[in-house]
Amino acid sequence: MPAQGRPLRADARRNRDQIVQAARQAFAAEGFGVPLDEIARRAGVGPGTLYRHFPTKEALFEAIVRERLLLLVEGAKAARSRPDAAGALFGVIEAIVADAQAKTELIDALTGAGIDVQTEVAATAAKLREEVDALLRRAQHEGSIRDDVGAAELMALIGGVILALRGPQAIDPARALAVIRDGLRRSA
Amino acid sequence: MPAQGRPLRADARRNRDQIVQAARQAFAAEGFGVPLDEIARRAGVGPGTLYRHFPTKEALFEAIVRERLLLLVEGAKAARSRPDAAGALFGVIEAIVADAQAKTELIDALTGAGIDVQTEVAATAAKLREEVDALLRRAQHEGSIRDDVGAAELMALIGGVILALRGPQAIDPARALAVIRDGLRRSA
DNA sequence: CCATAAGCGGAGATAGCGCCCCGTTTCTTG
DNA sequence: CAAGAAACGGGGCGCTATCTCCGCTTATGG
Repeated sequence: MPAQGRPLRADARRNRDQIVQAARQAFAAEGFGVPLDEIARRAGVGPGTLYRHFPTKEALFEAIVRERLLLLVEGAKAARSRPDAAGALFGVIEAIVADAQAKTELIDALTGAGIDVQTEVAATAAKLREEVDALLRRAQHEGSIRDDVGAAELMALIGGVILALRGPQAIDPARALAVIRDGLRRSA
Repeated sequence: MPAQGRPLRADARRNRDQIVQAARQAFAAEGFGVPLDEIARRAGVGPGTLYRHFPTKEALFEAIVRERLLLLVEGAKAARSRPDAAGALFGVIEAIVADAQAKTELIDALTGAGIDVQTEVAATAAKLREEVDALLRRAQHEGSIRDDVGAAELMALIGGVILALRGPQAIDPARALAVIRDGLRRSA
């Protein structure tokens, strides 16, 4: 991304879009592990072209994942205005899981599998965690959620559900989330 | 392992033990990702020696992980005789988490990160899941645990906690397990 | 102590993947 | 339409990690 020095040439723009789209599909299906050449092949371009647009693999990964994470952050921010804090929290949680169910990339992004943790992705993931944290605290203040849990623990549990979706052992995410929901309720 | 054709020579036995011990530490510290050469270096032997004893990396990984998994299976079997089914179940869960906290290998083994799924490890992991399943069913029959959850969902949640222990975001496993525990209770 | 063979160990073959280069093609502009 | 620049594409380098081969060492049994 050369700081928008000049509008890209027509075919360049087209190729870039094809790369992004192919990468979206490839990352969604296989996660961070897909070879760059495979993405280039699917996009119908050469590896060199891919490299020109995205100097490193992580740059490409970031471009794809950040936008998806930001959508989730957006949704979480919107949920803040919902009257019932607990409902808002669970709505966001379900949205995250639903998104990850179709898009494997998020699993790698949230668990940090094979990615250098210094990247921008980590920061965006942290932002999501912060939003969840805000929702959680509000629900705790409201009194409907137990106080002795933090966003880190909650994200860990969600991460387990997300990860298991890819595993060989089929699970029912709704049931796993039901356990989390009931476990979060104030014990009385 | 040539089917115990003849007892190994003294130094061979010694080297093998050193390799196993080094591998135990290395896998526990780093997980499946450690280079074989690193293990060989720690053991004070050459890569060739390592390969003679364990023809492939997964063979070595199996040798280490299986024994640890079998210990957990053993513990789970023993828990069957405990009078309170729910207590037995949570005892086993805590044992698994505690074990994984110190031994990263188990994370990879249970989540199947980077390992060919056909291996013997997967079978042993499944065995552990079956034991958990038995304990879970007994507790459900006893009436103290909700019926609409399977071992797969439970293992997913546990997996999330285990995995988060390694992540950059520090979590309190006890609190996460508390959520699981309360979430599993029969809703009334 | 000597002969034998089991075992050692490390250099390197092999493979996969990220990253780079440069001759060629294709778009733009006067 | 022609000249220049921008972008293409794929062959290739280098790194890393697993696995193999072979000349040397060392334990063992008479």
